[in-house]
Amino acid sequence: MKEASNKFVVTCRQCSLNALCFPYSLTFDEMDEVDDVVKRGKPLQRGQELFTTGQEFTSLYAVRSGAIKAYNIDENGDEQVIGFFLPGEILGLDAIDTQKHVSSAKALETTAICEITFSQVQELSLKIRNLQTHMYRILSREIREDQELQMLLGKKTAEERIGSFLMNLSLRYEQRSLSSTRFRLPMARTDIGNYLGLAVETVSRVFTRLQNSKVLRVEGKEVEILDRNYLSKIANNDCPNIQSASVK
Amino acid sequence: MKEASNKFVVTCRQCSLNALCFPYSLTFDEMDEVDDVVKRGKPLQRGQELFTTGQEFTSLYAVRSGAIKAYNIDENGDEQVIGFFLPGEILGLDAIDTQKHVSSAKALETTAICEITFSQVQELSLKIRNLQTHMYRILSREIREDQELQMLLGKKTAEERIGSFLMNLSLRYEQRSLSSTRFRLPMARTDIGNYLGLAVETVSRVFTRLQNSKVLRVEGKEVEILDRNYLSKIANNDCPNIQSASVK
DNA sequence: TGGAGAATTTGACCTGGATCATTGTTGATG
DNA sequence: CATCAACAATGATCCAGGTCAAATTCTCCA
Repeated sequence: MKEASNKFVVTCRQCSLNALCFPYSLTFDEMDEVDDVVKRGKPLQRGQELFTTGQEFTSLYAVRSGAIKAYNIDENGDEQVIGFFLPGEILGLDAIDTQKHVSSAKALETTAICEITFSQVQELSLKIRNLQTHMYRILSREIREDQELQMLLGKKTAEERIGSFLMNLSLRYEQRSLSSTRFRLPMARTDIGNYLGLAVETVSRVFTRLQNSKVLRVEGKEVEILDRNYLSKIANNDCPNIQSASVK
Repeated sequence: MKEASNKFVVTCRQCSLNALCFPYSLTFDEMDEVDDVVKRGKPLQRGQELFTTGQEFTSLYAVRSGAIKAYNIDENGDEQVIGFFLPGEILGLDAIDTQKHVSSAKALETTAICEITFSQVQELSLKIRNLQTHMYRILSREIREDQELQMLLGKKTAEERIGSFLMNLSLRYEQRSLSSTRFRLPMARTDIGNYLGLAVETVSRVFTRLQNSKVLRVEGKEVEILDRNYLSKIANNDCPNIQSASVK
């Protein structure tokens, strides 16, 4: 059995996130093969960039702890937030086609990352059928989730957007065996607004409104969901079976 | 050399779209292997559905001719258009993860389709390295394009959305060796509005406005782009290098 | 521990695009 | 080729959420 060479380094096999991350549905032996090509650098500090637009694409990245914001800068210099990545989630998938990063990624807090060279993913996934299957699924899931966001941005009101956003985070924390009703938002209000296509002020106002109607308790970045039913109701104006599919 | 068994059936090798479609960057022999597992049914009539939400996922589909609209119905019964697919483009990618279709697809006009069972894609892509690479790229491109749409929906004004939409179609027609300045919109105004997060009326108004300012000539579904510069300018509030990457 | 700058909240006001209503157009079908 | 239903255009009105301004609260160093 493979051991970590350094007792502070966690192997894929030992990692609590392996069911969410690359090694999903691999055998222990296969997991060790993946493990061999995973690089674990020192953690990123808050605000530090993992990669930026235009940079050559070589690797995919998995978040081990912390949180990452993916974004784009348009030619007016405005930022557009594309997504947030939590532990076990994988970044860089949008660059496989162009071989250049088409977005930037920055740590929202101290964040540990696993890096895996894409050419090694390609090699391994020719050999390990389960890895290929899993890669297809990861990519497909990303597409599905992006489409859900499109529905949100195309149709929903400010309150529905915030509701969907919070429900989405809640479900993701739940998958990670964290509280689904009390958590800390790793991103600023500006980022939330930007991501959801709303002004910061609107985000603030919706938060206070939801707080007044006893749906939430908000204290800075700490959020407690008091009425998950209501939140789920305003969130689920999208296709219901998508929702149930993403609940484990 | 492989021949079509029926002279009316076009093999991948003969297909003018093969550079855009599954067989991209395959050798002729590899192309024939793909060809063997491609099913070519009879064309869909306008309005006919290729698959619907909830249906079991078995295959990916490539458009051979015509056009397909992908959409979702939310629980209020409202439609949300997710995308439009032109010849050479591939549908069904969003269902790989869940193994159920999470959207529906319907022909906007008489449309010929190639079907390829996903399990056969998986098998073949273990054997044919180029096919695996290409599948990763197709999936990645879809993610990138969805993210571009997110930027559009999150930030842009009505005019910018229509401009981006038309430029995007223009580039796609160009790739297919069709005119990039004169083409027929296969979809209704309602679909355009729905896709772009705008009311139909707004789509109409922007069309007439752009017509008055000599940027377009619109006649029903026929569009002529008169001032491609202007269109490209209002469209490109997104990251410029994405644009250049998608131009061949 | 203080204090500067950033982030957040709140209020007042305004506008782009939604909605509603009506009319004109088109194209499919008997 | 007349008819009807879906589609498209245009005008009038309205409002959700944007923008601007200002007050308040965090946060993180020195």
